[in-house]
Amino acid sequence: MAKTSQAAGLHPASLAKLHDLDAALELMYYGWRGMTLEADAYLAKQGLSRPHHRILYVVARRPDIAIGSLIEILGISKQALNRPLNLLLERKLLTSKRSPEQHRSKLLRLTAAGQRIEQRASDHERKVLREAFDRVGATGAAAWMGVMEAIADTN
Amino acid sequence: MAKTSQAAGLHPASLAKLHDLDAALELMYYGWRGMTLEADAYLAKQGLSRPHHRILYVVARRPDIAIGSLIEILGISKQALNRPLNLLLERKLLTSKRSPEQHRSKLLRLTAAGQRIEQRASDHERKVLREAFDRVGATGAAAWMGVMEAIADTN
DNA sequence: TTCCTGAAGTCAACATGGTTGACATGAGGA
DNA sequence: TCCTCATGTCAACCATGTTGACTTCAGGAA
Repeated sequence: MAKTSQAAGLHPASLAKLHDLDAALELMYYGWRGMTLEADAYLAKQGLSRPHHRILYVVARRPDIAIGSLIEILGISKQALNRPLNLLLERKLLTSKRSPEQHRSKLLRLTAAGQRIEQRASDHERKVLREAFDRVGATGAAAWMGVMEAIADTN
Repeated sequence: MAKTSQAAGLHPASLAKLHDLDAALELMYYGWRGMTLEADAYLAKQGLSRPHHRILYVVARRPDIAIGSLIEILGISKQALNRPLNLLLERKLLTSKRSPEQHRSKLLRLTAAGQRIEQRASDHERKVLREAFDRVGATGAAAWMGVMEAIADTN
């Protein structure tokens, strides 16, 4: 966590704009950073990082999710999932149990501790969004959502 | 580049929303992905990736930048810069020369080939933004910028 | 002039997070 | 019984970042 470099990186006012959309491009970049910075710092204090949070986030919103579905949603390979997932299980932030009937798949759930960490990390991100939305009002927020949906929809 | 996983990852309609801002959180995530997906695919075809593009992007907008300034803007250590930078120099996408008077620092510039790649990669990203802005009109685009500025400004 | 300092740059070792490939295990259906 | 398929694991590899320890060299101080 190079604290010093962040401030420098966040306002590269010195970059010439070669295209009219360069400002938007950079806003996307620094917006992403702005949203995740505090959350990442919090996670690092817990010895976790972004991929762990992604797992916790999804499992929180899909209790009893199977590993296969988790892989699909996260968009990574099962081998890549393996290490962070095992860490979360070891730390007892997640539990895995096999359901009586569907014995083939493990079902994942957050423990209380896992819920707490997921919530706090996500809260850092939501706080940033909330403050930004507060600054621009409801219509601005709605417009933002519209643009982001269009961007996310590209593929 | 796991092409298959992208589609699955992009529309996790199945995730329950635990908080009112969860939708915005996910939009930021998938928006970032949406913007960078094609650009990253293009870069990968060139044997490059995001950090290389970042370097090319900055140098394009700051010809004759010194390495120290580049480090500062990118927010990474000089050692982390070293490998991708050298690759770009080897590939002759960048040139470095020492100025006659300020002999202490190397000045970086894009070659024609470097300019071409920077432009094409950035064009992929700008295309996504442009299409999204077109969908929502000028006021929507302005609102989006406002929100993103507020988010980027957090730190 | 010589010497020292400090910025710039490089090299080595390491951590992390991702990839593929190969394979083991074990439940459940044909 | 046997095959299939989800799960789990191991190994090798790659890319990107980190820190620490150097080298190099311009330019000021002694």
